[in-house]
Amino acid sequence: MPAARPRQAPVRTPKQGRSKATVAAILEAAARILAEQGWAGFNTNAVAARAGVSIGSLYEYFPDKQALADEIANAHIAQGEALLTAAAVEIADADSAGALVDALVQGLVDLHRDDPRLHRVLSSEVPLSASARARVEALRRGAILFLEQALAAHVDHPGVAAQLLVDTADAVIHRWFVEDDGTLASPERLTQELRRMLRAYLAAPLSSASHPTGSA
Amino acid sequence: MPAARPRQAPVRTPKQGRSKATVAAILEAAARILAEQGWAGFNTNAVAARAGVSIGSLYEYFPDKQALADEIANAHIAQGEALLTAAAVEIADADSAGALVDALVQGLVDLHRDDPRLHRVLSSEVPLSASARARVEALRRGAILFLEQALAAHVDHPGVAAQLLVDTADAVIHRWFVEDDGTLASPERLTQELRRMLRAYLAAPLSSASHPTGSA
Amino acid sequence: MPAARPRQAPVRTPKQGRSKATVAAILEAAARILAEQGWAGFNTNAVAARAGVSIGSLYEYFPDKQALADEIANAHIAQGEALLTAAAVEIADADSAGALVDALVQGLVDLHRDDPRLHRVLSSEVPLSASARARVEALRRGAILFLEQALAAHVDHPGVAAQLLVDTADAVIHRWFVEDDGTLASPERLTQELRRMLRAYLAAPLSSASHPTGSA
Amino acid sequence: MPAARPRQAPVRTPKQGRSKATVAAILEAAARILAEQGWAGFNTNAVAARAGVSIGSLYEYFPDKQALADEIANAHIAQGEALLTAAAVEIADADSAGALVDALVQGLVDLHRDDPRLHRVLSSEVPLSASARARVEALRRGAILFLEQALAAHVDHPGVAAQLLVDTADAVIHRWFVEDDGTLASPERLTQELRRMLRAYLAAPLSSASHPTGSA
DNA sequence: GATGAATGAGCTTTCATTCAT
DNA sequence: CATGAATGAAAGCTCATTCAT
Repeated sequence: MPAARPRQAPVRTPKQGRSKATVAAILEAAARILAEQGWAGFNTNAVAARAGVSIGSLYEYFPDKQALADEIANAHIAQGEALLTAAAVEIADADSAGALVDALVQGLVDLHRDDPRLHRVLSSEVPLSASARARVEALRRGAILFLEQALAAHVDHPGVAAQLLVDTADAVIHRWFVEDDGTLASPERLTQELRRMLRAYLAAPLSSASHPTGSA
Repeated sequence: MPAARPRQAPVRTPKQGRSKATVAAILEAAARILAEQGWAGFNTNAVAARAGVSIGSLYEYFPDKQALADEIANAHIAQGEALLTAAAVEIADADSAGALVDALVQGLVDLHRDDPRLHRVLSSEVPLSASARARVEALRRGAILFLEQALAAHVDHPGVAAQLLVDTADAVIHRWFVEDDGTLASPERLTQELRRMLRAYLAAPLSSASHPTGSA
Repeated sequence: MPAARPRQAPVRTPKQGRSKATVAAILEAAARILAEQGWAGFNTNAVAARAGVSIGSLYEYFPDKQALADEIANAHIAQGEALLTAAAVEIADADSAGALVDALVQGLVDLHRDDPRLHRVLSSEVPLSASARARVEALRRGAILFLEQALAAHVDHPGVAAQLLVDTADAVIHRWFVEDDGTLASPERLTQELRRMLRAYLAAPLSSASHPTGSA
Repeated sequence: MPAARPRQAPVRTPKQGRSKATVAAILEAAARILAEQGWAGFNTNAVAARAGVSIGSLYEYFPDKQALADEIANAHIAQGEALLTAAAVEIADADSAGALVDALVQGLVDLHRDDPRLHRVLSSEVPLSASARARVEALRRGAILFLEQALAAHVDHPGVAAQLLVDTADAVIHRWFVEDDGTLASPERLTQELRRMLRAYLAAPLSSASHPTGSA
């Protein structure tokens, strides 16, 4: 990363149609390269070339490489927000703990099925900006808080339960659908079993269970 | 005229005390830099400088940057293998599903508590060698297969159950202890609840539940 | 994180005047350094500096150091091909063995008089690419085969005679004009005597001479 | 080529048997590497390793890499001197121009048959010291002057003839036996023809031939 | 004398970024 | 606004040479 870093403000917000198309082409090319080659293969010259745009134009719209990555991350996060918002409607409508689990799991599966390669790269390789990280975290918290409301009627300590449900479903679905170590049981079969587990948890009576030695 | 050319025999294996200390210093510095700055900040000059060693010495013992990363990954994986082997003894001795879950969860917590920053970088940023990846995958499979045996007495389809348990516990513990988004419920509280969930799952009667719409 | 990684598309072919001048400056500087300092002193930083160009520009047009050397070698070989093609016309027109010898010798002298220092370095120090080597060899064979036709009318075994003539003239002229040990007889005087020798050979009756002990 | 260059004088001349053996091992290894990998693969660490000697010991006997190369060159040149001295006896005994040519050619063939790979590397890739170059040149001049005496009885301008004979025979034999482009006529067949040519030259009447257009 | 660990100047190559046109 | 040639800091790696043991 050579030459100065005054960070003026070239980020001309695209207003005309032509600019919009250029920006879109750049973002598309950048997302494709990120998904296919990972962060290591992500370089501005390659992005510009793939977008069919000069490197100068790229810098006309993005002040630096990081800004480009941030924009892609933001767009991806926005999609996640939309999907989870949709799932929230389902969850709010759920008339049973089972339906609620199904809606949650389905929402997260949808979330991870959209461009899993890009998802993987964004979630592990790309150095996200603080604001992007905050936005992801806010989404998670929103989901947890929302679920907490829905769980209030079903369990005793809905806050912890909500976090357990969201984190568990998200983490394992991420692993099965995005990391894809392949082999062993199929993601679909595992997802089905995941739902069983989450339902069993919600249905379980309050154990006196902080004692690790307690029996099931 | 440096650079290129096949090579004749790098990686001089440390024979005497002095070299051993050098190698140790290099590995230590490399692990620290990896943990603190991530893969992006991991460069051979920085490692050598931090180890208080010349760049030439580094290349005396490691043929290239990747080999250095590999060695650190391998050492880390070896620790993981040791910890899980110890947990396996506990699991084998478990006289109930609850005890089994406790042993599994505890083993994974121990695994993730050891140098979590390095763990995070190794598991997401560092491009692991094929053999390191294979070794991690083998460890996971070993754990699943081993747990499958232990579960045979308790559940119906122990293979899927074993994978669900291992992947779930590993994924959420990784998130809580390593990713550390902070706030909300504490890792300890969540881990306790995780155990409750896993026990509930193992105790649950066989639902006729392959139908996602089925209620709990 | 430089070094390594497949590459996407170096060697931007010069499209505009500016780049053409840059490429020319690089090639010129490279040839000069090669001629003056030999392969040992030929490094990309020195070439770029001498060309008055940044190191980055050099790599904009040449994927690596070897490609730069190859280009110089190819240009030099192309000149050689042109000169020998011209000599071939003379040879074809020759109405006597003497005229033929004169044309051959003159062609080779011309060939070695063009930038003899560069010629020397290219022919002995530079590790030529396989294709460059093949091209040189093809040129030599072409010359021999062509001369074989021309000699068919004058000698008994024109194939061997042609190779002897071409290799002899080339080797000694190379030594006198390129290696330039200086002193003793002058290249010009020697070349004259060389012509005498080649003519005498072509005029010589077929000796029963496969016996090394035969007297002249 | 890093670190200083005070050039003290560590060249401890080997006196004891052990040292002699060490020096011999180093020279042998160095010559082998030079012959097999060329100057590019010739590095002091590799030489020491191949000689089964520590790098420190190598520098005990040779002040630097160049000195090592010089010693090998000198040994090789000494062999050449011996072979040509032997040939000189034959030449002095020759009772005809033909016998003389045969002795000259045979001497040069012998010279080039001894370790041709090393010969090639020494004569083209290795940057010889000025003294080594002078020694080679002296050998050539000696050969020419000696031959001049022998030719005085046979030709008109023995100086030029001697140089033509020596340079021609040396250059083409070098090409055929050392450069070995392979294919076409065999070195042996060509050598036979070479003798024919040299004899024809010596037998040729004095042409009025400084005029290139003169016929044979 | 011997050893071999250590050194670091120097070389190749990459890629984010600038700016003249 | 667009272009793309040019830049150069930075990183990977080599190998001749030194010197403490």
